[in-house]
Amino acid sequence: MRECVKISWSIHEYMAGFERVAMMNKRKVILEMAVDLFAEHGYNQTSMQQIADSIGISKGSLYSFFQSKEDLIISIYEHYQQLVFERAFVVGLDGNMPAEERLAKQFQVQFEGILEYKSYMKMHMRGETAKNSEKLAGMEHRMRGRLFSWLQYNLQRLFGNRIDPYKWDLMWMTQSIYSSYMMLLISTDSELKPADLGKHLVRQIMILAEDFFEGKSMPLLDDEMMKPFSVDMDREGAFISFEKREKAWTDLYDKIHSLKREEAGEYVIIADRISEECRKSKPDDLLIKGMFRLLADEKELSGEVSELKKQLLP
Amino acid sequence: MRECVKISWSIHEYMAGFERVAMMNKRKVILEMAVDLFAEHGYNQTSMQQIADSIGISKGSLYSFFQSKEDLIISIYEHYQQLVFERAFVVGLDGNMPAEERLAKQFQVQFEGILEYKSYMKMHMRGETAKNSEKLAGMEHRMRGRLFSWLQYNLQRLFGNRIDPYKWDLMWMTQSIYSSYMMLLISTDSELKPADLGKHLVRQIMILAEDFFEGKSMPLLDDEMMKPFSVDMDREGAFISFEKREKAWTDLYDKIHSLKREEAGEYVIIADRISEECRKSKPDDLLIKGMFRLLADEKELSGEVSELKKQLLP
DNA sequence: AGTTTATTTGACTTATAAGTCATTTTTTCA
DNA sequence: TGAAAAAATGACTTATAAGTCAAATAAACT
Repeated sequence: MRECVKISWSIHEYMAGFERVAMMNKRKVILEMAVDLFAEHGYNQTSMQQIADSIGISKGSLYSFFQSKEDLIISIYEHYQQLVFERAFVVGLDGNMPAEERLAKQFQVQFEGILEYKSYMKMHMRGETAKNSEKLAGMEHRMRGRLFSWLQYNLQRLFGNRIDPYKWDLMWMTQSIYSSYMMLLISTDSELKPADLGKHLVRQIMILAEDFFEGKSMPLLDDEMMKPFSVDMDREGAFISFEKREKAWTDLYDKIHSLKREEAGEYVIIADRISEECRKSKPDDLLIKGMFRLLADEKELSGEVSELKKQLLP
Repeated sequence: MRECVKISWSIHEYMAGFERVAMMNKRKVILEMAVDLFAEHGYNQTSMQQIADSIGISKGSLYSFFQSKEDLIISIYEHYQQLVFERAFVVGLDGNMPAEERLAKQFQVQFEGILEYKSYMKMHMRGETAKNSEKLAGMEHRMRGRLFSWLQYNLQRLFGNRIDPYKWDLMWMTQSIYSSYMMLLISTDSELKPADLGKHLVRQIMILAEDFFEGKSMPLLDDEMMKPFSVDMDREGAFISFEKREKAWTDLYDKIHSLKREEAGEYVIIADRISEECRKSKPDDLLIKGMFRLLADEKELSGEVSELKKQLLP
C-alpha cells in the first residue's frame, strides 16, 4: 500500500515536472519571439497582440505567462543577461596563459556570446524600453557596473598597479571600442571573427596604456567624474557568484599546473573541454559530469574539482 | 502721395517682418521646448499636450505650427542638424596650423557645439524616434555618411595616402572614441574641457595609426564591410556646401600667408575672429560685416574675401 | 463515458494620446 | 469704436494598444 502511494507520488511528481518543463518551454518560446520582435521593431512599436499572433497563441494566453508588457520585458532581461553575461564573463581559462592572450580570449568569448544572442543584444542596444521602469533601470545600472568591475579586474591583472592613475581612461577607452565592435557585429552580417576582434581590442588597449605609462598622454578622467559608473557592485548579488566561480576555475588550473606530472597536459585539455561546453547555449550536463569524473581520478585534484563542480552543476 | 504709399508700404513690410520674426520665435520656442522634453523623457513618452502645456499654449495652436508630431520631430532634426553639424564641421581654421593641431581644434569645436546643443544631442543619442519615418531614417543615414566623409577627408589630410589600407579601421576607431567622449560630455556634468578632449582624441588616433604603419596591427575592416556606412555623399546636398565653404576659408588663409607683409599677422587675427563669431549660436552679422570690411581694405585679398563673404552671409 | 479541473480564447473594457474644428478671443485697421 | 480678419482654444472624435474575463475548449481523473 505504502509502495503504491509512493509510486503514485513519484508519477505525480514526474508528471508535474514534465508539465513544468512544457510550461517553461512555452515561456521560453514567448521570450524568444518577443525578443526577436522587439529587436526588429522596437519595444513601443510591438504590441502584445503581434507577439501572440507571431507565436500562434491568444493574447489572453500570453497574459497568463506574463502579468504585463513590462513584466515581459523585465523577464527578457533577466533571462538573457544571465545567459549572455554570466556565461561570457565567467569563463574557465587557463591562468598560465599569457595575460594578454587570456584577455583576448575573454573578449573573444564575449563576442561569440553576442553573436549567439544577436536579437537580444540588438534589442538591448536600441535602448528604448518601458517608460521608466525602476526595476529595469536598476538592472541596467548594475550590469554596466559589473562590466566596469570586470574590466578593472582584468586590466589590473594585465598591467598591475601602475595603471591606477589611468584606470578610468583605459576602462573608458576599452569599453567604447568594445561597444563599437559589438555594434559592428550586431548590425552587419560581416565576416568578422570574434577571435580577431578580441586580439585587436587587446592590442589597442596595450598601445594606449603604453602611451600613458611613457608619460606621453595625460589622463582625463578620475574617480569623481566616473562615480555614476562605479556601482557598489552588489556583493550579495550576481557579482559574488562571478568571483566564486572565477576563483574555482583559477584554483583548478593552478592545481593542475602545480602537479608537474605528465598527466597535467591531459588534465588541462579536459578542463578546457568543460569550459568550452559550459559556454554553449545548451551545455551537455552529462558530458560535463563525465569530464569531472575523469578529473576526479586524480586524487590531488579532488578538492578543486568538487568545488568547481558545485559552482557549475548546482 | 507716392511718398505716402511708400511709407505705408514700408511700415507694412516692417510689421510683416516683425510678425514673421515673432512667428519664427514661437516656432523656435516650440522646437526648443520639445527638444528638452524629448531629451528628458523620450519621444514616445512625451505627448503633444505636454509640450503645449510646458510652453503655455494650446494643443490646437501647436498644430498650427506643425502638421503632426512627426512633422515636429523632423523639423527639430532639420533645425539642429544644421546648427550643430554645419557649424561644427565647416570651421575656418588657419591652414598653416600643424595638421595635428588643426584636427584637434576641429574636434574641440565639435565638442563645444555638442555642449551648446546638449538637449538635442541627448535626444539624438536616445535614438528612439518616430516609428519608421522614411524621412528621418534618410536624414540620419546622410548625417552618418557626412561624418564619415569628414573623417576620411581629415585623416587623409593628416596622414596622406598611406592610411588607405587602414582607412576604415582608423575611421571606425575614431568615430567610436569620438562618440564615447560625446556621451561623457552629454550625460555627466563633468568638468571635461573640449580642448583637452580634442587633443586626446587626436593623440589616440595618431598612436593607433602609427601601429598600423609599423605593420604591428592588421586592418580588420574593408570597403565591402563598411558599405552600409559609405553614403554616396549627396554631392548636390549639404556636402557640397561644406566643401565650398571649406575651400573659401582655406583660400583666404593661404592668400593671407602668401602676402608676406607685416600686416599678415593682423589679417590672420581678423579671420580667426570671423571664424570664432560664426561658430556662436547667434553670430553677430554686423561684427562679421565689419571684420570683412577691414579685410577688404587689403586689395590683394578682395577675391578671397568676397567669396568667403558670399558663403557666410547669403 | 462522464465529470471535474485546467487552459485557452477573443470580444470587451479602459486608457492614452494624436489629431480636428466650431467657437471664442485677440488683433488689425478704417 | 466697431467690423473684419487672424489666431488661439479646448471639447470632441478617432485610433491604438494594454489589460480583463465569461465562455469555450481541452486535459485529467474516476
